[in-house]
Amino acid sequence: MLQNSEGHSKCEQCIVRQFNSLKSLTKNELVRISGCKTSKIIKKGEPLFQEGEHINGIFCIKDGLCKVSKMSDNGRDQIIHLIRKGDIIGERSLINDEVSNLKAVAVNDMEVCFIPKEEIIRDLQNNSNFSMDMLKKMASSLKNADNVIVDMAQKTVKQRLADTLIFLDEKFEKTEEGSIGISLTREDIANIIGTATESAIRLLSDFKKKKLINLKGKQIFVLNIPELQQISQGF
Amino acid sequence: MLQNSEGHSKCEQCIVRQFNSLKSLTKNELVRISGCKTSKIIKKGEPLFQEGEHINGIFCIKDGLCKVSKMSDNGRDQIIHLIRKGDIIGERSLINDEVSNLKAVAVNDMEVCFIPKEEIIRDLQNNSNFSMDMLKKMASSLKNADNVIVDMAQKTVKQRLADTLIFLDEKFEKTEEGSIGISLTREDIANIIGTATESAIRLLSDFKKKKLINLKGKQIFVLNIPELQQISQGF
DNA sequence: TATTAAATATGATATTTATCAGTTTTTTCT
DNA sequence: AGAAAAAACTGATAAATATCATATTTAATA
Repeated sequence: MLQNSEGHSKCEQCIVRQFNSLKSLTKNELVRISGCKTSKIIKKGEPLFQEGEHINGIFCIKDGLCKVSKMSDNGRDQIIHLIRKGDIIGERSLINDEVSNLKAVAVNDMEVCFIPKEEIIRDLQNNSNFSMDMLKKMASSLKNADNVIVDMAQKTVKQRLADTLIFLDEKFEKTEEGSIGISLTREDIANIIGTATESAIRLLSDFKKKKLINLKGKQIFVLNIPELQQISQGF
Repeated sequence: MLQNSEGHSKCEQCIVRQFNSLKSLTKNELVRISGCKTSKIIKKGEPLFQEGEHINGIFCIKDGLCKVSKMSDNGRDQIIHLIRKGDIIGERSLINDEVSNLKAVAVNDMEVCFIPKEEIIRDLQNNSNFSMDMLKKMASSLKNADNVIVDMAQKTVKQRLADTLIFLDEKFEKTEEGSIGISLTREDIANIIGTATESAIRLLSDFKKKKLINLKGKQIFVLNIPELQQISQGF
């Protein structure tokens, strides 16, 4: 192989772009961005960026998954987002010209493209389709954040675990065996729902006993979504 | 008095505009918007809009305060924002072209201006300063939402009450006597921190005993911010 | 102002969740 | 493969929080 086909692939031809705001860029803008982007491989467990870091651009996820978290005052990591192929991350710090308030760590091996800040800012200012698209994405994220806040504030840990299982089962392509397609530790799950690891483990066992899920090592099989939805709503 | 001076006042001269994204509009845009805006008085306790309602525009708060909340599955109202003079609300539903996911109720008598959707969309598309400003506002709201999620997920009710008292004391102009300048019921406070009303009342009494605050009827006097900050951080 | 309703307050108790301690299982690395 | 480390699990207990019941105070209003 004479060249790294990943590193030199073109944004104009990248299928991933269809899933995010970059789809609103013109051909010319894409060619320009393609010329200054860089590609990166992030190994499982490695950070894409850290809390407090100057990101200075956005990442477009070409492949893989990452967990985005924030450290709380009491020293526990709260996972706020799970990001996957097609998603963009870093646009907020870019727009506000601030260091990142979040940390992103690869859940499995990732391939990402990095686009420098200036290029994105330029297009946000000149291409109103692009900026409107970004606005829509943010408005939608804010709506979602409202829902998360309400759930965190009002639901029990059991309800939140049910929510999380439904969410993971829906959002991530399942494995061949039919289990949830994102391999998280029990600690990760606890850090998504905001509880102690032991509590998450106990409730998972509980759900297994009730045949709502099945557990085979790290694999989680969601068996009864309707019942999980009932639990989520407090029944 | 020959005309309602409130109803016919001009956006170009409105001081409130300085505090929000409308400051990025040009003179011409402001004159146009001024011509199609409408003014409204909302009495204490009345809704500005309801969950599920088509807002079809944005509200610019000229005076007064309102609480913005969302009903949770278990039937309790979670207050997500407190909005005051100079703030804008409704832009998210407008951008996403969706019904509101939130309810807004006046905490005291309010005076608001309503600007129809089409006018704002037009300016977002044509004035990149305006859209960048809106993007910045949303990016900042998202950052704030992250913090709220982490706090809700990880902090105890006591910590969240301390946070809320500090926040209310800082954000709202104090009364003449020096108490917190927004008059909320104990239930409202409970609905901000996400707990039962009784728990909020008990913790407030507790804080009073420890001389961190003083309570005189509905008035709350914050006495010891440093200690409240300690509590907020888990000490 | 008398009456009623709403808000605040407090006690008793049940439930939920965290913490600590320890065991077993799985994964990683040499 | 075998040792070491990490993750998963379980039990006992403490702490936090919700719920229910009821009393008291404050606000609303006829």
